[in-house]
Amino acid sequence: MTAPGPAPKRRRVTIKDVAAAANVSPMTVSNVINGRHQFVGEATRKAVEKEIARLNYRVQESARGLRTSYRRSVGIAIVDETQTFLSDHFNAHVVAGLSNVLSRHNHTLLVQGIPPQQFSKSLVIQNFAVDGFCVIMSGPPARRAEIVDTLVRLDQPVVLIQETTAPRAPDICIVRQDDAGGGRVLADHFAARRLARYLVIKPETEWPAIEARVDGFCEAIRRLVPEASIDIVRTATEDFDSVQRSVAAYLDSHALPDAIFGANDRLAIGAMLLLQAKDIAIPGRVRIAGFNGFESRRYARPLITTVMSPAYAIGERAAEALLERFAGDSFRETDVVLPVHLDPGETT
Amino acid sequence: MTAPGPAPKRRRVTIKDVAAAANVSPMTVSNVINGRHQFVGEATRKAVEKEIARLNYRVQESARGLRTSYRRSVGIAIVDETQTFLSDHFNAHVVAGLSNVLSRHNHTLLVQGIPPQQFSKSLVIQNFAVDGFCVIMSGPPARRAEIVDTLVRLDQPVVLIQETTAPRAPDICIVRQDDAGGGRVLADHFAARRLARYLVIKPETEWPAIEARVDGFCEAIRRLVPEASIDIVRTATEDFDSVQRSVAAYLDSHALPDAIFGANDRLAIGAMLLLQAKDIAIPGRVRIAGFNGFESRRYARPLITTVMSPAYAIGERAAEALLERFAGDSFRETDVVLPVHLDPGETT
DNA sequence: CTGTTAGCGCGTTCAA
DNA sequence: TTGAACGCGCTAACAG
Repeated sequence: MTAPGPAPKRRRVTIKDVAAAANVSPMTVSNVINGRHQFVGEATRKAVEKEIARLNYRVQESARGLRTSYRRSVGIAIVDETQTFLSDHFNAHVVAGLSNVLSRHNHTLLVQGIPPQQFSKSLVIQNFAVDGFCVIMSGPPARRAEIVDTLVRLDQPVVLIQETTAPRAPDICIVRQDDAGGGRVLADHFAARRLARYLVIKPETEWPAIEARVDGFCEAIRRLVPEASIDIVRTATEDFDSVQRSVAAYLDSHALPDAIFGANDRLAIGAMLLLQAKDIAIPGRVRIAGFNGFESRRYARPLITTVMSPAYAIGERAAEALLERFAGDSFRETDVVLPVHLDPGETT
Repeated sequence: MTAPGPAPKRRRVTIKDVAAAANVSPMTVSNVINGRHQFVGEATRKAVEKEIARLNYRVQESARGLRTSYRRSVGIAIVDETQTFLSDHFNAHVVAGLSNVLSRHNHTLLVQGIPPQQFSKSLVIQNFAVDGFCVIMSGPPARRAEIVDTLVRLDQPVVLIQETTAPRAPDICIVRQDDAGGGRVLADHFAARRLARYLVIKPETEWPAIEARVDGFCEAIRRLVPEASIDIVRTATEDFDSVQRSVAAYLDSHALPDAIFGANDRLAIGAMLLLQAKDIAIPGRVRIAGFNGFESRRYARPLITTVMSPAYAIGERAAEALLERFAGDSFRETDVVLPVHLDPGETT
């Protein structure tokens, strides 16, 4: 019979326990764990590994982190108004890319979604728990500048996703896609069809990446089709209701355009569904193209022409940049631009 | 001119530095940080807080974690064949719900996607860095059982998402949605329309949640429409090509069913797009319903009837369960089932 | 190749 | 209400 009373508080297995069990010093166990095989004999190594497995030993990251002042971890802060900050496929792909590369290099990823106003008070920022940050910002330029200020004050490596204006700050790296180039590719695609009247749909709130693709598009159209007209419609939010209200209002006072460029697929598809509901043939009467090319695009018919975003690769590159930075003492590149490519659908 | 040589390695500011600057002991700073206001005078508290802000002090989580043996963090392991483990909206919503509740309680979330074979060798599992786990499993029952074994051996609190078979293990809690009930609600919906010939589409690989909704559906149909026939088609993967091949093969040798139930929206929409391409009117000739109700469903027309998944709430509940578990010494509930509800669309 | 010593930054315990 | 001493588990630096 065991004595009554509260269950004994199990102590976790430590490096010392393993050392005792294997009849070696803790240091040797540490050497085995960290793959310093040069310092450990084959036989002792086997013995230690056996004890590690038998005792179910796991490295205590806090102790290791305290000692080495390196936590092998990255935090990703996703600045987003909405609580479902990962429903955006762009964010989801970036996180997946980051996470996978980090895992492969035995680093962990801390994920936190943060409303813009609370950025500086958020946990990942306030406490010291990671070795570097990856940040997906949003909101108007002033808000984004505040965020960058907060980040600079942390004095840790930071990768900014999809920023265009390079902040003049040390230890910051930008990883983004070639949005302007994507806009130009689409302009080429439309211009080859000799279309003259264009409508661009973009969100009210100013996103640097979206500005870039719209600017790239407009400049190229003006260059390629000098006689073209380009109207721009802004939508309050990106949901279908909002898009459709804005486009419907536009159509009330303007003739049907020849082509519509939605600054992302959701905007483009929102417009397409509206036109289809009005029995306007696509691409017969109006051509439509979007931007991003994530999976949900395939749900709408006809398949929309789009520019494919390398979001997953952006996450991978961000992770690689941070890992390199940790290994050295500065980012090797500070502005990484990934190519995009046109994926023609059935709407142009 | 500064002397040449490597930049001096900046030491991070510690609790001691703050204490010195504020002319108090480190203990007092610690009391301020941890909100033990009973032990600190109003004036000293202000002074300390001022120095914390001025010096940009941040708590070193590894030191605190080492001392308290509590890291204030949860790991989510998403077992998935694909590298883009967050493109599934279900996963994305669960992660967001988890993350937000944890943040609100000053806890962090480590995210890792893991291919089924590598589960036990993954970083979050191998190393000791979190206080508990949330796991979204996948794969056949045998593989899932292995994963549960691995988890049990960790001797840490675990929340399993969307499992149906309660593992007889301590310190495990299941959080899931009422899939069987969702299947029944859809059956009611169809049965009220006096439909007799049903086709169910489900993936080849056995997912407990999907089995539950299909079983719930079939049982209810058999009860409500005794003369009904139910055929089942399995698809190798969930992408449109695969779904459409399977359904097309079925239609080659069978008459058109009255109604189709896709075990999730993607399967249902894949089938719908195939029928539409064959000029079969929906819902005129065939009624269709899916399951989940995430955003991309809105891209397909007509809007599909579906059962809404409370995925975000599942993440929230998982976080709450873990936080409660950390505060006490066992899970309060070990099988949490969240309700689902029908969202009628235009396809039934 | 293996062992010893010391200390990373914090919070607990106890004394003042 | 504040301060001093100690140790959490690990690894860098060095000695053997």
